[in-house]
Amino acid sequence: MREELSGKQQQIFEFLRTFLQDKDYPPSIRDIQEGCGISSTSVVDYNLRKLEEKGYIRRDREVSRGIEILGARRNRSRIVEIPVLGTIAAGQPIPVPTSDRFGNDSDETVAVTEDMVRGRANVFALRVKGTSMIEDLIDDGDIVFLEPAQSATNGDKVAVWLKDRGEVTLKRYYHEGTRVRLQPANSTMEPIYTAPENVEIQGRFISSLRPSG
Amino acid sequence: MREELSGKQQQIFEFLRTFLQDKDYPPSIRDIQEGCGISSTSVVDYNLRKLEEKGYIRRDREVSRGIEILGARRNRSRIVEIPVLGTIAAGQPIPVPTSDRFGNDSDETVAVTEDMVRGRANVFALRVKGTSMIEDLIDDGDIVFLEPAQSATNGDKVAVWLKDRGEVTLKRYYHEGTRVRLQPANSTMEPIYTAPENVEIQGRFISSLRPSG
DNA sequence: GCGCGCCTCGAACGAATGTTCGCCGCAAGC
DNA sequence: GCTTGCGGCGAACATTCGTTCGAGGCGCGC
Repeated sequence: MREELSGKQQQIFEFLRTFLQDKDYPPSIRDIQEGCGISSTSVVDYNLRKLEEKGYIRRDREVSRGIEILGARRNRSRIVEIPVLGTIAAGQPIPVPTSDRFGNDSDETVAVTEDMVRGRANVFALRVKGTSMIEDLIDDGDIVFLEPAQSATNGDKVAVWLKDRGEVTLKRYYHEGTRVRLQPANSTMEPIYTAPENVEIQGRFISSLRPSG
Repeated sequence: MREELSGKQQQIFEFLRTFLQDKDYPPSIRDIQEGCGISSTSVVDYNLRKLEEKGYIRRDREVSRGIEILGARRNRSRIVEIPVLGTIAAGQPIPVPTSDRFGNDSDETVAVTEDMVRGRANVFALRVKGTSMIEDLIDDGDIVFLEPAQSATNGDKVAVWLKDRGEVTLKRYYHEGTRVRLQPANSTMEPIYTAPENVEIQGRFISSLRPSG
């Protein structure tokens, strides 16, 4: 349990939060002073120290505006931006994640909490077209998160590139003897059987997200 | 289309982004200088001006560290924090959204892009227990977003409070003559029939999210 | 009353930070 | 060869910002 805050401390903390929300940088002490109608910077400093003692914020000395809000919200769930590289299961090849190229603003991103992609690196996202994975709770229009992978174990949901068809699709993967079965999670659809040489795994399914319509 | 960036400008812009990601405040000009291995602050300033001209960032003069990244990522999808108020369909009553009480760190939040809850106000979230809505692609452990509502039209997915049982559950709602049918989206489960007076609608389903395991 | 802790005040100081200015190198165009 | 424009350099300079310090108010226990 965290210690109680005095009225002024609560006010300052609240101001901090809304300021951070609006602008994209923290307020200076004098910003806080004005914003909270306090008559001296030292009062702000004093209460900021209190807030730091009590574990509500972290201050970076020798850095102006070096205030971070600790609190549940920011620690428990950091935000990561995942590039949405295209659409899957509609027949087009997907471009590979172009490492770090930026300034290319044609690519969209979605922001999600870190726990959607916990621990993984280079996660990317694709928009799903079609209902072939409906029984795995992946619907048309959903966004799926994938991590780059070259291999899969049986039952994994993977994005695979079918060389002969020149297309990418999201399916469950089963290696069965000399062939590979790509199993849709939709009882009205038939699996695809093909040779292992014909499939190239692009990524492994992590999680999905359904934007509200 | 945005103007091209020189190598140095791209480097600075990239540095800006990663810095913002790590810390919660923007870098100073001297931070950028060091981080990019530039030998003079004026070079940084020069290129920052270029970046601003070209529409990549916005600078707040008379404010140190007053740099905001414009760009697709931040504009297209703002981030909102949704309080997770509890669990649904496990029998407990849910607490109502306690407006703005803060400093109460027992409540968890999830951060999602604005488009998960587009336009709605006072959205809250609940963790789903059970698979009664599996055919609507809502699984055990999912988080559902709801907006406060007192009424529903037939077929809506709503969180309802059953007065006689003293519990809250997530179901599809059908008003049928003198009774209400609460229909699970799971063919192995039976609907609940009850009197309209016995149900109190708590919220209307907006969207769901499945945290990665 | 007196001391003590908690908080506030106002002013100053010094560090951190943003901005300006003169100078230089280089490549393109004349 | 000369000019012009783009980038870069380093050193001031000006401002913003964080911190400190002495002083004082207020409530509480003695």
